[in-house]
Amino acid sequence: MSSTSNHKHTAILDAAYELFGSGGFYETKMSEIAVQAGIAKGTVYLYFKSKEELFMAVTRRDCEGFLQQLQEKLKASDTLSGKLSIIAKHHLYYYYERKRHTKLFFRAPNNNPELVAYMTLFMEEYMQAVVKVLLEGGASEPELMAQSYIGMLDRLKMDILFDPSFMEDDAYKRAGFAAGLFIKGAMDYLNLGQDDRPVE
Amino acid sequence: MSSTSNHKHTAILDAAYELFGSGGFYETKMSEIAVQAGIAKGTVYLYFKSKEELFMAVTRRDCEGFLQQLQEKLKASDTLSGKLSIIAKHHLYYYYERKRHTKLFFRAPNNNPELVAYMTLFMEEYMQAVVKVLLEGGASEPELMAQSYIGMLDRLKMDILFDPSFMEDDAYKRAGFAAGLFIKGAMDYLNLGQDDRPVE
Amino acid sequence: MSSTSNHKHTAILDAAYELFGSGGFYETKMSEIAVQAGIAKGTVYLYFKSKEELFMAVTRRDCEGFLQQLQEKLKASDTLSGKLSIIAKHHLYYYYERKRHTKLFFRAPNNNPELVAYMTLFMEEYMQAVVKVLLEGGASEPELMAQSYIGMLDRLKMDILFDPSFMEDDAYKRAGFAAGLFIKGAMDYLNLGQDDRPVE
Amino acid sequence: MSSTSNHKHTAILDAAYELFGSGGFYETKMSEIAVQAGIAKGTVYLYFKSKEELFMAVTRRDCEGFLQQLQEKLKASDTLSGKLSIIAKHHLYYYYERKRHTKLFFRAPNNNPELVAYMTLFMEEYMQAVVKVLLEGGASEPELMAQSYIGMLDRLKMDILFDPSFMEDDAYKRAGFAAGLFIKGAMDYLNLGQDDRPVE
DNA sequence: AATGAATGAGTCTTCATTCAT
DNA sequence: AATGAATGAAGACTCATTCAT
Repeated sequence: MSSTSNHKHTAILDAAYELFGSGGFYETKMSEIAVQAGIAKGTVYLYFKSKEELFMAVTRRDCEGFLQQLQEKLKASDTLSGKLSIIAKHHLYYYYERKRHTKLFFRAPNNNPELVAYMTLFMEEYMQAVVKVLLEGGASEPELMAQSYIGMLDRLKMDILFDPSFMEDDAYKRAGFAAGLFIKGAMDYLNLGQDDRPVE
Repeated sequence: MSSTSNHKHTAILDAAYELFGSGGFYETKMSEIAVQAGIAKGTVYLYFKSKEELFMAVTRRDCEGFLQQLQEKLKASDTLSGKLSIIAKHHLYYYYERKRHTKLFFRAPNNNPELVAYMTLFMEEYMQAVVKVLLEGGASEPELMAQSYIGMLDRLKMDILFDPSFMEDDAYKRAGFAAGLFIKGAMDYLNLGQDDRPVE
Repeated sequence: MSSTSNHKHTAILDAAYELFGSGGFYETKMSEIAVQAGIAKGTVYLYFKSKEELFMAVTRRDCEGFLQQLQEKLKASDTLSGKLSIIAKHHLYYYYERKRHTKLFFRAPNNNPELVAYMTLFMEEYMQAVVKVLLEGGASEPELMAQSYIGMLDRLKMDILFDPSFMEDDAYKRAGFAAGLFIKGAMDYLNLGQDDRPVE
Repeated sequence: MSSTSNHKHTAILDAAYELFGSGGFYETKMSEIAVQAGIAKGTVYLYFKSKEELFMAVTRRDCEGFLQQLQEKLKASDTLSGKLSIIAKHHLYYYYERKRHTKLFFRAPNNNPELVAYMTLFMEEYMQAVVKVLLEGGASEPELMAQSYIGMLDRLKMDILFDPSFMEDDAYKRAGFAAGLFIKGAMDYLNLGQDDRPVE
């Protein structure tokens, strides 16, 4: 019974993940989620009180999985650059894995303070995980740096999502590039004169 | 007549920009836009065929303004680092100015291929503008670098949007930080041993 | 325009009166009311915010009409018994007139405090109208007497509603009977011994 | 088994009486009745074919109890006025006891002909019980008189239902008043001149 | 060109009822 | 007999769009 219950619960979350992810919140009908999950419309409401609550649950599961896996993977390295590399690989591979399920990352209902609060929390936690790594390297401005790194990765993932020919290996190459660029800076990729320095 | 027509056209775009931007596509009603524009509901349809088309027009006007202003500003510097700094300042200041219109960029209708195509085009153009700057510096992998830089900036803008206490000056400081980090890399902010280098 | 507007407003109230009255609140669909009023479903919501509000409006209109007409008619007599007779005739004739429209008098949504409050107010006003008449006759216990009279009339109306063969004249005869019974008591209709008196 | 069966049957009726009575037919969910009865939802359907049938059964049990108790109590008096007094006391006390179940009698499903038929039958039986008493007193128009008396009582019960401060004694006082008014008429409570008589 | 009253397709959600266990 | 998970029909309400004026 518990396993049946869990099974349907999971099936609904999976269906909702797929449909919300590729279609967005408003474009996805509860009836479609039910069909996708292979159950009746009313059954969805036995497991989730409303469409918004279901969306929250999907988001939460995804974000938590992302953070948990990251923490796990970070244990594999002791160096700063190793850890930054792991973060990059994780970020890009995570979306690579989900490219078929989630083309457009979530278009959420606005005006839902609970969801906004959760997303803020998630970003904060993700950022703190990166901050922690950076602090071990003795970084000043670790929060700005963490934001920057995450931003880089988040943009670099886009092609992965939209380009069907993107392969796993390409994802890892991008990760390497991102880590390298972040640490060594653009100068290594450029021909800059000694004094060509950014001015504030 | 033409000026009257233009006037209403602009009033609708302004109203839609304000409301779509702060409320999102689905949350904004055509009737609200009409009220905000000071005209009747039916009149909106004399200027824009549908809600989606109006959203497209709003997006287009905004993105074009973004790119045009960027091109204009880039003329002010001849050095790579100067131009990168301009890009950063532009990106962050642009959002700073538009704090209240946050949501326009995330909360679009999804299943509209035309909009997706346009956003892709915009991103491509923005990226090419950055690529051009980087190529002048002799960059290898200019597209990846451009994406990374834009990603950094896009993430660093977030606090600007959500933190009401963020001031213009803070935006410029962030821009300086971003340009510096991008060019010189994280090492300048860290205490790394000689051999602590990222592994691909 | 105003007359058009009023026309639809009235048409909806009429339709709702008919359908709520004969079918009850829950049994009546908003779509049916729209069809009966000869308009589209959505139009009902231009005039009434919700089904409950429409029900309230129907109830209010009916009750107010009932009380206004009563006040008007009461002016026609100066004696107590004349006024009681008018009350009886009004009560019974009112339902006689509406028998085709309103077989089952309103089955209201429960748990609607606003409606309960209004119905209480209506009953209070109706009762006070009767109380006033009784006080002019120097009655002691006028409220209990008013309640009793109204109760009598309300029960005597039932056959009028359900018996299709009931005619206008029958309604007036009943009214006369009710007034007589109320004033002179049952004794006139009975063969009671001198000492057969109710014991408290 | 039969006793178990009977036990559940009764438990469901009790639960339904409580909930239908205080909440109304539509507002009460079968699942709530099951919870209140301490059984599973599906079990209700082993004893009652449908929600409407259950409502019928509740109504029937209540009405039958009302009539049986009345018949029983009427044996206690041999005089007309004694019996009318008993009827009044019974009617008012019955509702006094059931204060919490107010709504059962007004909030029935409408379009159920079976229920309408039963309620008509009940009213007929109640009326005939009163008619029989009146006929023993030699009444003319006994049915109209019975209706009137019942109507009086039914209205006088209202305050009992809605006024929480109403006590058992108050109910009995009202009963005495009602019986007195019905028999002796309003004249005893008024200052009417000899010729102030109702005009038909 | 401008209006805004009218439309009706579209979707979430509820809950009586069923049936496999 | 008892359960309660699952069903799906049904209906209130919204809002983009139209069109008579």
